Amino acid sequence: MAAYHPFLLQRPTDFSVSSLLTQTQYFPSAGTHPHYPGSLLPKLPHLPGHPGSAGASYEEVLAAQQAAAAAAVAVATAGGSAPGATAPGVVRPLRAIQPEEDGVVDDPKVTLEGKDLWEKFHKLGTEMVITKSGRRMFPAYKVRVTGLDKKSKYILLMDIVAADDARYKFHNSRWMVAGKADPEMPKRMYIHPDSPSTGEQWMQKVVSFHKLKLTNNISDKHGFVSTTILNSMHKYQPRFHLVRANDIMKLPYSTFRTYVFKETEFIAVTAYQNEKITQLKIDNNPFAKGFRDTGAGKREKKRQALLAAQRHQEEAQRLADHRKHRSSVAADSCTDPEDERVDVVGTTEPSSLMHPSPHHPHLGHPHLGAHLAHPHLGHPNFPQHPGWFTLPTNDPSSSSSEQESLLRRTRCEDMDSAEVSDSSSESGSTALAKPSPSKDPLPGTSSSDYPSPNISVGPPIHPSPHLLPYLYPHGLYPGHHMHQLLGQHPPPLSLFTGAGAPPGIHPQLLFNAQLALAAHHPLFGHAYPGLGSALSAATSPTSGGAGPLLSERLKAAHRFAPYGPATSTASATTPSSSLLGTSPLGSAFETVTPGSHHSPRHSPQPTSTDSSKPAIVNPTPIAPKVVAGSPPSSPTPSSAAAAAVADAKQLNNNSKSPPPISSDLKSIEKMVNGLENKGDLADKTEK
Amino acid sequence: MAAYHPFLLQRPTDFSVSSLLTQTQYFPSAGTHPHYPGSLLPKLPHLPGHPGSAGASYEEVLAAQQAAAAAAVAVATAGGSAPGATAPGVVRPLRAIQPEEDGVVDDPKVTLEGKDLWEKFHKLGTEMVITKSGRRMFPAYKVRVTGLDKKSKYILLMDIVAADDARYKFHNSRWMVAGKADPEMPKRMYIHPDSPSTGEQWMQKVVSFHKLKLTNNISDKHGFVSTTILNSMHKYQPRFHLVRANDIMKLPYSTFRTYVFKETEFIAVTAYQNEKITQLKIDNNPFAKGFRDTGAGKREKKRQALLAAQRHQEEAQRLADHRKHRSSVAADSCTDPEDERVDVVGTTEPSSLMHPSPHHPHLGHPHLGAHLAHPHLGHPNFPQHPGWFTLPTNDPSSSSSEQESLLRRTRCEDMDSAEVSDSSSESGSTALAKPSPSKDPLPGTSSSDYPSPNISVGPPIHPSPHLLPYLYPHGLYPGHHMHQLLGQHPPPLSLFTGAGAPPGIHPQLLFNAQLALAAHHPLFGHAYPGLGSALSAATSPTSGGAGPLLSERLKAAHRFAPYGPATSTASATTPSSSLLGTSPLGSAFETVTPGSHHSPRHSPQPTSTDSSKPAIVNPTPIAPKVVAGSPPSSPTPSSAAAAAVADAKQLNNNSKSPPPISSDLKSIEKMVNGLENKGDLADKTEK
DNA sequence: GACTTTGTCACCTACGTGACAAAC
DNA sequence: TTGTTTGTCACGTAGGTGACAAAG
Repeated sequence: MAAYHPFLLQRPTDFSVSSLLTQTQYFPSAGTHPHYPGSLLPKLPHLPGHPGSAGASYEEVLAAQQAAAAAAVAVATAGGSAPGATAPGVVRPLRAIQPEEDGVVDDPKVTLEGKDLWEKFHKLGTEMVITKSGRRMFPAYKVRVTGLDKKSKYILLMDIVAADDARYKFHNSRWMVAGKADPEMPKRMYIHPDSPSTGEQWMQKVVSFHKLKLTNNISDKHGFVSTTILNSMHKYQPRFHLVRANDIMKLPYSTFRTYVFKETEFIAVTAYQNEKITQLKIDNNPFAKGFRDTGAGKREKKRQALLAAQRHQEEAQRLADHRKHRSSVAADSCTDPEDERVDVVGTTEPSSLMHPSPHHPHLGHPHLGAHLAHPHLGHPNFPQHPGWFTLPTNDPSSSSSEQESLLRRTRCEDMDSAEVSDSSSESGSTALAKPSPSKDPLPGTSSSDYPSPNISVGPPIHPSPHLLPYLYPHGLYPGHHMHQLLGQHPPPLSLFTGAGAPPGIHPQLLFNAQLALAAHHPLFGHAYPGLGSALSAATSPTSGGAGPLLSERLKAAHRFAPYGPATSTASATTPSSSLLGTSPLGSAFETVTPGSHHSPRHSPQPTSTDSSKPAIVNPTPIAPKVVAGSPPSSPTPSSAAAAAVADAKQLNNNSKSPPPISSDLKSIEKMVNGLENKGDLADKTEK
Repeated sequence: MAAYHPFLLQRPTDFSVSSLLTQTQYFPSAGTHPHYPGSLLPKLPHLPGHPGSAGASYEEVLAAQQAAAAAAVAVATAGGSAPGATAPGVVRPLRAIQPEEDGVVDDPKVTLEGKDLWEKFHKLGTEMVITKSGRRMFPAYKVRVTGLDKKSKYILLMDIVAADDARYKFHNSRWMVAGKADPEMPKRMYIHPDSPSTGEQWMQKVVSFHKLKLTNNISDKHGFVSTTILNSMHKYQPRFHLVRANDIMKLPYSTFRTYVFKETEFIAVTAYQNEKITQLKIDNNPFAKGFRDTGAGKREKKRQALLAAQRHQEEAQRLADHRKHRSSVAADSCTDPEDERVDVVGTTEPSSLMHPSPHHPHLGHPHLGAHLAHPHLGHPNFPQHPGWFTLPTNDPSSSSSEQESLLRRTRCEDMDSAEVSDSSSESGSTALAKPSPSKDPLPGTSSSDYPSPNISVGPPIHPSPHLLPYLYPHGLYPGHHMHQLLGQHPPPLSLFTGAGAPPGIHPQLLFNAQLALAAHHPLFGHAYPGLGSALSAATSPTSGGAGPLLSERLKAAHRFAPYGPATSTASATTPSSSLLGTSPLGSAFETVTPGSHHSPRHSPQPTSTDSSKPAIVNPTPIAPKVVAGSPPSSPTPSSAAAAAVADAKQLNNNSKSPPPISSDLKSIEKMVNGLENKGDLADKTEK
């Protein structure tokens, strides 16, 4: 019987990690019984169905993005029951279109939900608490997707990779680099539990990854539950991946579109360092309502009372206090209603949370975002924002001892600074349509004012090449050259991200190996030493770039934990090598350290509203199902679309090559999570 | 854009039904946003994975079933982290083996988890509260499955069908028939959210259907959330279905194995009638702890206090009481620990709950069950237990006005009366492995002492023919004859159960029609008038039996809500028509009415411990992928297995015939739920 | 009028959160 | 030490339960 595998990353469940260690009697989670950690049964609970309805149509979303009063519309789209859902006749975006194996074309647009809130946090230097049992991210990572093919199936994923190779410390009210990063644990892709779903379904609502938990628990006894292991005091960058595939089994052979929202960058901590962050969390997170300083310093009183009680540890006294508190709470409840609507960020002076910075004059201007966005695209190596805005999407902190001399680029694109009034939008829940009258922050209302859909990096057909680079650091991207020649798709992302694996591994290798190894393939999500490195090497024809240099590491324990390389793939430069390896890692972060008082904090990150549609990355599948006819020309809507269509015709064989494996999410998930690894593979994770 | 479809039955979500109507800010459910009711995105949250481990191996389960000290073992298997999980080398059961399209053979065994608790309830006449917003079943419906092919994918489902066509009333402390049943709403299959999963995964843990909710809300505004509509004061029978299929899309063409546990029968109520049931629920359901009469009549005091407070409706007074209660509660908490371990049923004298009955002398004897089981099998028409033990699995109460003269059989097999001491076993949760020290009833400990695995009806290759009959009422089972001739598989169950549809419809027809109608097929789960009845008729070559007689009903609104017939299929008699239509409905229930004081209450239901492995039903798929070589001979383990294998070789084309539809759960689920029905289909549900 | 259904309430379970003090 | 990590606690949210009274 195999031992637990600490690195398992599963889809979210209703269980708290802690519950997995105890026998809970009733109502576990979605009818699944977590007794056996090895179980990776995917849950497929239904969502409220709106039969025949197109839900939030593309037009709606688009309108929301473009309209000045977008807020209201967006809300309706995201949270309402699609009042005026304009059925099927969805207008397909005209920009770049991404052909797939099946000849279907789409032009995905991804925006970050709750961008405003994210930005507020980012300005202060977002901190995310990681705990032993796993902690959710507070601004939940949510995206709004449009431009998908309604009928095609998509798999949505996210992962969190090291943002740099530095270790930080909060000193003098600011975050500062404090040395080299510790070795990263292998990261895994977190597959959205709704995957796969049709484009129509994904577009109907905001896609939330709130179930993902962050932990620092290496010997991750609970790791099998949608948790990802991070290093405390390190900076991380969440990423979103969009894959058109109707089966998770096909993930390895599918094209990944990766989107990076710089404003979601954060530093993992075990305890908050910046009290401004703490306050911002308290003010915005409903679950922290108990800590809100509502009105006249009630919290202070409580806090003190608690202090007294806790210090003496007298049961009797504590009980007394408890009663006291309850009474006071009851009294407060009368005024609570108001509270609930006022609190959040709205209550908190944005200015008080931010520190004015000469670098970001446009911060808070909703409309500027769009304007700024384009300029950025044209200037990938935007020098102004080295710190928070440097985004070496790849995992520089790869394997423990070795600090690769990986090429990195300074990220130029950022989020727009649109400072929306309604901060309650990113309340945390996925905007449930629930009748509870007391509160409903109208998620996405004002916070996510999606400017113009054209701004950000367009995924498919060579949207401005500048954009792609920041996702694909040159040196780390295997097969890069080939794709460059083809002028279209970069290789697919590995399902594994992180530094646990040698950076030299090629995503393609990984995929190929996966193909060969079938179900119990270690490549998916884990670094399993001793697994056919030879095989992977042999099967990767397109492997190129920095890959070969690092191949040796395959012999190490991390061998099959392609995290490093995989991540690299994501951050590899675009086909147009114009931007390759321009900014070295070190420099990028020197200036960064975003303490709460640090100047770059305000980080007006010129990125227009389009931080919502940031990175794009359109990695090509392993096999060059690439497109001959689509030149990296200007992303003219019509032309791009045409090219995409042309490309589509030339595909249809690559992605379909994989053997007719079972179309089951779980099998693939096993792979992704590295389950069923025979051998000592699991041991590594215990390190 | 289609309107809501009230009958939609979705997979469970974390949301309460009510939450679907309101915008909730944070942490909705598994990252899905229920804003758009039309969304049927399946959730695939991970379960705790136990990589490479076989989890609860078959041996373990078997051992648990056979060992006298099974309790402890069962617990470990169900709730623990599989301490001594004896990996892969699972011993395959030797009895009947069920060949599938892929030639894989298996011999599923299903036992009811928490059988003891169920039996306690059953003896009193189980009542389940149904509410507008949907109420979960208290003893959660959970099963333990073994004997599956580890690598094959299975889909597990359950449904709840009318147990008879009577309406009940609780009079003089007992349930009595009070007229003819009201028309049943169409029922839908509840697909376990983990579906599809491998046999290995299913066997790793107890499969719980606790997310299913019962409602009486016809205009089911919330119906899209795993709720099923029942009639108050009517008797229902939950059923479990096991299908080997790697894709929900293939469900219609797959063989259903149906298991019925008589002890899960219940009467739907809007308010509890039998206070003994109330007390039993309170004593066993953790969520009702607040009502427990812990110690010295504290509850009475509270109740009275509440009464006073509520009657006067004085806010001040209520608050005062509130504080008072809290204090008392706090005081109790000191003694709670003990409480938690003692309460449940243990605290309640079993004898006090039961009423001695001359008919059931063996009740409470753990070992007798096994002995009694076989005798029963040989005597399908066991006359002694007409009431609670009558199990016309089909839905007699089919369409409204007509009370079919459907043939029904009195169910003979029952559960063993093993009266286990530990009542806390069926605590409700799926036995989560959680570190909470205070309580963990050790689900399955003593309550589910699985006697001998051979007793109950064996699913595959003609296990004692007597068993099958009670699942497949003769007259209602289309294609029955053909299968009889083939001597193997009865037709598949319809995905729809219930009386909304005309009983004459053949499951096969349904499936065929589904095939033709593709995705937006009304057949799945709804009664859609106006949909190709002709088609269904034309495509059902094997249609036989009572079907033709009822064909007229197809013209009615219920036409395509095959519920009636489908259900019939489940309860159709076995190929050996020896038992067909023996006991008319009426008689069966006359004696039944199991009031708390009714004699049959004790219902020693001779069924040995195998109520856990009760019904079996091994319906064949639409196409006669039947087996030529497997004669309905005695269920000799080896011979049966051999036959099964032989059969397997002859298959491989029937089930595989369906077009390569997307392997997505959602699509199929849409079908199952009747989504995407163009036309006035949805209106019916609003009735 | 008898019975059933519904809405509200108190009381729980479950768990998300940050504060804190103790532990490391 | 010093800085970080952990465990516990109070206080929220979310929702499951039966009791009850009021409404059908």
